[in-house]
Order: sequence, then C-alpha cells, then structure tokens
Amino acid sequence: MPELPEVEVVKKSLTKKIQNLIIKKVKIHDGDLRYRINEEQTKKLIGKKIKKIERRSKFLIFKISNKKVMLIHLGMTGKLYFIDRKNEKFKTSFYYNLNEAKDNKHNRVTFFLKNNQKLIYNDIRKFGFIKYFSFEKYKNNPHFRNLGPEPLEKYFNYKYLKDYIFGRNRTIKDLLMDQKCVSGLGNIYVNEILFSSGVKPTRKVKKLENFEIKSIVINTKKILKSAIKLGGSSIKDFSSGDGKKGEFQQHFNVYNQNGKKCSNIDCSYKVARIVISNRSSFFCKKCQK
DNA sequence: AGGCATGTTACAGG
DNA sequence: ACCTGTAACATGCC
Repeated sequence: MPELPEVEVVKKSLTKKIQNLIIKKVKIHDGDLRYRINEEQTKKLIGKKIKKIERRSKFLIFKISNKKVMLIHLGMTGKLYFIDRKNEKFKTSFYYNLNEAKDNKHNRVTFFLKNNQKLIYNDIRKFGFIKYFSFEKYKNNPHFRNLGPEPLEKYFNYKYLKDYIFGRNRTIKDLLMDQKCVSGLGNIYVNEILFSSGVKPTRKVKKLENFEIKSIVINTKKILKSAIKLGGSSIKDFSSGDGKKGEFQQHFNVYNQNGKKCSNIDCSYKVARIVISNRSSFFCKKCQK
C-alpha cells in the first residue's frame, strides 16, 4: 500500500486519533522485521506522549515526549491499525476493516494507549521497520541522509529535475523511482505520472525534451495531490464495504491495467507491460513517446 | 509450480 | 568516490 500519498493519509488520520496520547505498554509479537526490534528498545516509550506525527518521503516520524523519535517505514505491506475498543470498532489508519485487524497473524507490534485504545503495526512481508533515534539525530540517520527533495515542495521543479538529469544515463522510470532524485514515489505513481506526461518509461533521461521534463514535474504534483485527496490507493479489495479505503486505484490509467484499452478516448491501443529494473512498467505504446 | 507483489539496500562492476 | 544494474529479504496469492 504505501507510497507517499498513502503514508501521508496514514499520518493525517493517525494524528487525529493519537496525538497527545500516552503510550502505556508496548507488546512485540514478532520483532523480526527488516531490522530486529525488541522490548528493551520500546521500554523507553512507556509513559511518554506521542506529540506529533510527521512524514518524510515514505517514513512516518513519531515525535515522542522524551526527545525520542520513532521512525516507522511500512515497507511493502506494512499497515497501522488504530483500534478503539470503547466503540467496539476497528478504525484503521488507512484501511478500515474489521476482519483485517482481528486476530491477524501478521500483527507484529501493539502499542497500548489509554481507554483500551491500541495502535497495531501489521506487516505481512516484514519489509517494514521501526527504529528509534534521539530528536537531534534522526535527520542524520542513514535512511534520511540520501533522500532527494519532497516532490510536493517547490524545490522539486523543472530546473531541479533538468539539472539532476544532466550527465546521467538511465531511463526516466528508474530515475523517478530513485529516492535520491525525488523521494516518495514508487511503482504505482511513477507509472501513472509517465502516462499522464506522455513519456515512455524506457526513455533515456538525456533524450527528454524540456517540455517533457516540465510535464513530468507538473504531473507528479498533480497526481500525488489528487491521490492524497482520494485517500491513497488500496490495492487489495475488501469484502466488507464499510469504512474508509483509498479510492485512487479507481483512477489508475495504466498501473496493473495491462491488456485493457488505453484510457485516452481516441486511442484503441491496449496497455502494455514490460519489466524495467525488476519492476513492472505499464504504458501505452501510442500515447507515450 | 512459477511468477508476481505498493520498497530498500548490499554488493558488484565500470 | 560516483554511477548503474541485479539480487535478496519474507510471505501470500493467483
């Protein structure tokens, strides 16, 4: 689930639920995530307040009252469930689904808050991780040090991308996927951005025209904003219709649409799928040059 | 059975 | 030291 828009949606919804709550207890069910964690580390959090939740790239940054920072990266399948027993309801940060959170064997960590409220970190494939830093040092951690600019900030603009491209010889798909160039994009949004920009994912960056670079920057911002507004993309479909899930997947033009007709009305081509750098790329051979 | 999956990074070779 | 491409991580679903 998680590229920049999904992480941003999680941040926003979690902020409403847990800002200023005290962590009463932390239970690790399986600490064997991308980086191993144990209850020795989480002990420091007990009795402390969650003051603020921020986002950088695909990282969630929990600012804790003892000048500690808890970083959560959701990896490929990480989810955070907020559970409010008071109402006998499961309110998830991104998905909202009773069956998904109940007795789920992929729940890895539970943060106990007040009034039987809980925050559960659930991760099927365990590519995600949780790490702790001091407030002063977290920006210098190895995960942050090489991150490029946030795509929604002004610093990411035509001039920046044009300059970044200079002297490089890669495909535009690879470049946009690279968090050093611009941070927060992943396979879904890069495919959609390139479709909207009319640029084939295989194009070498040094061969891009200026108008195409401009278009890529504009569409990056447009698509990310639209996805955030729609609650992100929920790839999995849930049986129960109640509750929140993202809706941007209903607006995919190419991602996972191989074999379907190109969404441009005057085009009769089918969406093609190829593999670039071990990842699927979807595009229209006619509409993307 | 084999291929594929929303991500990151260690490593190899240039 | 920088640039690029590949494979690996763990688990589930077609």
